[in-house]
Amino acid sequence: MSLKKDISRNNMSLMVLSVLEKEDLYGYQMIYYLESLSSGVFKFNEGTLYPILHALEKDGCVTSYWNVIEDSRPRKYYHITDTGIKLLKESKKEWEEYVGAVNAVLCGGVLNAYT
Amino acid sequence: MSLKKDISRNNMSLMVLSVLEKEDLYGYQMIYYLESLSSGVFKFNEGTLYPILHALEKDGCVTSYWNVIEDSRPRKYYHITDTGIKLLKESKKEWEEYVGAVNAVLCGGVLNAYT
DNA sequence: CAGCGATACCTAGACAGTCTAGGTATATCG
DNA sequence: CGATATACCTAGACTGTCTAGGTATCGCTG
Repeated sequence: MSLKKDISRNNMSLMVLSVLEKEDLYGYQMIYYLESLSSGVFKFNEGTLYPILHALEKDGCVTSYWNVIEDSRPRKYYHITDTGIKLLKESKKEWEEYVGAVNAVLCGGVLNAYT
Repeated sequence: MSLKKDISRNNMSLMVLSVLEKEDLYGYQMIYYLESLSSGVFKFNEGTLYPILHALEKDGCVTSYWNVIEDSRPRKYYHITDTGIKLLKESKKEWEEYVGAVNAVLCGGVLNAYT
């Protein structure tokens, strides 16, 4: 394949950043939101999400903080950084370019002679 | 992630079947077409394409035949089967569903309260 | 108040699709 | 004749996601 950076294989990060752009969320909540926003098409599981959050944090795209409310389980909230917002914008653009390209192939105009 | 069958990670097959729907092609030609149709966004390489073609053949989605023209290199053409056309249709539908879901997340409406 | 299910976090290892980097062989052009 | 482009192929690496496990707390029910 080889887009500059294959967006089709990096979609979870994109979607995670996208929901975090609106508000700080904790892991379990993101899973719920992503499933809800996609009308149940996506069914993310924790084993996928947490490593991604940790990677995003390591890359400086998000920061995290524990929100401890008494009489409640502590929750680890994630907050998107400027770096993360920048990455999100770039990724969105790449996603659109990618979708456009796939659709161009699928709808496929006339094939120019090759040989 | 987990769509029924994660289309985002199976796009090459989809696109290969798509170009084959129009006419029989040989491997090298597909690479050219896919790059051309996508306006250069995709840059498939042979190492990816050939295994996919072999897999599609094994699954009965395409058949192949050598086209030997004198004074020319023999070329292995691929022809899409009814099974392949059926798979293509299903995959296209899944692709559309997938794109719709990602876009829904990216454009993201209001998040319903969770907690 | 003991037990259990839901919530909430985490990780190691498996799996699958793609890429890298190699290989072979023939046609064409300088 | 040698170099380059065409045309096919494969083994092994890489990477993103999934599976399947783990821990701990909260709230409900018997």
